[in-house]
Amino acid sequence: MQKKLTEEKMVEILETGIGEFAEKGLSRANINVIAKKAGISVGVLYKYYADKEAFFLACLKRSVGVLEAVLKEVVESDDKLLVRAEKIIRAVQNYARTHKNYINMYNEITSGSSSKFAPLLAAEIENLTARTYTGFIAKAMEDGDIRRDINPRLFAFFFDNLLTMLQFSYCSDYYRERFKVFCGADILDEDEKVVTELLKFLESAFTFSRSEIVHRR
Amino acid sequence: MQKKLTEEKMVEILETGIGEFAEKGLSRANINVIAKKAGISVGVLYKYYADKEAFFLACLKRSVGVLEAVLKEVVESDDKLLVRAEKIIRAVQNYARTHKNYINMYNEITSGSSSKFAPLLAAEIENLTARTYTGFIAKAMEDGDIRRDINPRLFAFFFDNLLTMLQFSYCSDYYRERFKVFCGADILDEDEKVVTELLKFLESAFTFSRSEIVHRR
Amino acid sequence: MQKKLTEEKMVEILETGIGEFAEKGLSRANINVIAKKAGISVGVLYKYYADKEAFFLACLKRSVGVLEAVLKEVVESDDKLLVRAEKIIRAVQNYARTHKNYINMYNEITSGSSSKFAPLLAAEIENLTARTYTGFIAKAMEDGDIRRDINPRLFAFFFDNLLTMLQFSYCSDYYRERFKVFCGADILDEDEKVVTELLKFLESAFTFSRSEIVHRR
Amino acid sequence: MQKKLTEEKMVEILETGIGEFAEKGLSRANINVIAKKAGISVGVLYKYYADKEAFFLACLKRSVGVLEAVLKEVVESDDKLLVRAEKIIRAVQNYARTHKNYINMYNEITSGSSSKFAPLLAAEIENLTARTYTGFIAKAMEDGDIRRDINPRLFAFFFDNLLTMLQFSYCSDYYRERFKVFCGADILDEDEKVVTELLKFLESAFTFSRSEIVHRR
DNA sequence: AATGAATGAGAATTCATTCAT
DNA sequence: TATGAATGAATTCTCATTCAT
Repeated sequence: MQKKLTEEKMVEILETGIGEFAEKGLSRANINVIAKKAGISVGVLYKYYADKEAFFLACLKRSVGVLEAVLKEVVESDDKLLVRAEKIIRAVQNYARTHKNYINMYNEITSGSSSKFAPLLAAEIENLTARTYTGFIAKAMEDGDIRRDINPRLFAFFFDNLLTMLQFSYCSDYYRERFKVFCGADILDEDEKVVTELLKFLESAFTFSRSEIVHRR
Repeated sequence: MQKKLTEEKMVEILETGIGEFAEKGLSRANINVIAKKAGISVGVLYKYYADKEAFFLACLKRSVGVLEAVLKEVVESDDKLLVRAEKIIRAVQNYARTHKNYINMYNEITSGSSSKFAPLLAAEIENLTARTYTGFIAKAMEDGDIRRDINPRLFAFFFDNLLTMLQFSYCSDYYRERFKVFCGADILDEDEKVVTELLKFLESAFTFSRSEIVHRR
Repeated sequence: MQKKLTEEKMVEILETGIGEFAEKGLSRANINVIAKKAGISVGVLYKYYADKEAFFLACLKRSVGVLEAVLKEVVESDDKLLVRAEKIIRAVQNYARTHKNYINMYNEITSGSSSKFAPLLAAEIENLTARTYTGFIAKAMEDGDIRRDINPRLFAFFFDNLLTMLQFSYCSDYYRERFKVFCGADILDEDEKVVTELLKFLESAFTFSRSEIVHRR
Repeated sequence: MQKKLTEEKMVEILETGIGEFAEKGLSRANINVIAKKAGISVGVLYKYYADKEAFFLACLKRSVGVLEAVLKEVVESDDKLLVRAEKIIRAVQNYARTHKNYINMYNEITSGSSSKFAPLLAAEIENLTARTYTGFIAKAMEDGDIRRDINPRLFAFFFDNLLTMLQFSYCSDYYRERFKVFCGADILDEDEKVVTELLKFLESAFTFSRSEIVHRR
């Protein structure tokens, strides 16, 4: 018997859930095991969450929430695009190192297995990022820091894609290995190199001669 | 009783498996259901594959194999980098439309839940792509089509990341929704726009003034 | 749902298991059937016992435990060897009548099919009996009740063999029939006769002339 | 495709079956595995034997048949009881060493698991032995080699019990261990000692003073 | 309100038996 | 006639969920 669950206890429960879901995925994670690890009875868990799925979503919300908080902080400066980009990349590296579970949790819902609530979540989760990045890029276009013939939403999308994959590349077993296959066995210890090269990629991915570009169409 | 399984039947079984695994993931997919859908008995399935996991891997191998074949075809030309990039992007769009399951299957293993064989698979699956892209970029550097102060392996990595996310964005429920959030509700019908903008992004992601770049370090 | 399993319920479960295992053997006995017969769900069974094998061993331990308790009681007297032997024989007859399942359970592990844990169990189960009987016989040798040129351990072994087979002869379907083949259709109702003859056998199995024995070596 | 099964092939099949049944028991032995090991198709097996059970019985018959043949040979001499006993004991030791499978096969049916046909088999299998031993003992009584106040059938029974347990003690995993527990770790290599002591046991198991015996009743 | 034991439907896997070739 | 691939019922074991205490 325990008194009403404290705020901290709730957090502990969610963190335990995140750990299990990140490691095993939704279906292989075990509610009874989570409850035991969190030091509560399954009963309470079911008092607060209707079923496994609801609990999973709560865990997901928490991990995404923390992620957004981190992003927001980085974003609130008023730097030039490239400086912002660098800050974000470093934040992503740092976050990936410290919050592996959160990222794997996020990765988990993107796979087909959780398709049921995936679409609804996407809107909720991605909106802030999409808006933020698109805003940055639009601003940079206005400021003349960036060419004007582009679609800021798509550029924001590509930018976020690069960051998303970078996160996964530090966290998921598969993507970590893939990272090494592409960039060498030591890449996971060469954060600075990754920052530098990704910034170069963003600066001018493939620097084609203007003429060539004109020709192309 | 039925006659010996034909080659086509074997393929049908794998395709059924790919469909189920892509939709439900490894743990939620049901072997008995797969067998029923494929019109065979569980028995045969276990005659050909030691267990669920082995069958899953066989399905995965098949989907990856087809994917590689598509890539190889695109790659065998001797175009300039940008032309190649365009061909690949279009191939990816096309492939994503016709082989949703294969891509979702691939997405499934990248999530933490299948971590057991993920590391081994990464090496097997990504090697060809990694080498191919890295080769392209190195060649382009030699040819003077691209700036020379970059790391071709990392550039290949970023390039493949963009393509990977693009694939997912056409196939997974979650990523499709995210795609729309970022790029507008109609984006899934605007393939040409996606090609154009991604090529622009690759050409010069963020065209910073040279001076700014010089300043940065 | 039911209340927590009582001590008696636990015993009932074990007894049900013993019944099934005794009748069908380890592999043919069905866990679901046992659970149903015991009036519990499979779930509880698996809560208390890791798997079928573990449950089987628990059943075995129980039946052996009860058997040992019976033996211990008989053995605590301080009679002459023959008197003890008689008491033990009668106890065996009595026990076989009331605990058929326990004996068949024991018989089950001695067959090759359960070989996996058989060796470990043998040490655990037989030690007490072996020591007890060997002690008896050694004591009788000291007391001059028995010839001194024998090996007490082997004599204890032969003695226990006779008792073991006697038990089986009252319990197992096969051995019961064999008993009748050897000793007549009514032998199962002639306990007194069995006691008398077995005691005679022990007294002097084949009374060879001394001279003959001397000759033999 | 093969021509009609030869006599040798039939024997090979049975021997393979005996090996598997001896090792795994009736229910855990696998017909498909047996067929493969014997180098035939399951089809033929089912051509010759109605079902698994029928095949099991055929295997059993064969192993018992061989056993009887061995016994018969030993028995056909016209020695004194004790000499015969010694010959039989040695034959049993020898047979146990060379035909472990046959004995374990026999042991298998005596456990409750095969109860269905056990009773019928007992009559068939044990009759010869029972008669033979009983005959011996009756003869020895007539000849005055043995006391006259005994029941020859029961004595034959006890004698066979000792031999049966001796066989098991060389063959079954469990009984082998039990043998060591009773008689020491090296007992399996001390055949001569076993012969000697068992003969002593038969000669005069517990040599009680006549007076004591008289008193007892 | 909290507990956690009990529930039992559900899923993976095995293997005796059939029967088209 | 022999083959051995296919069948699918049966069995073990898991775990989300319930509810008596």
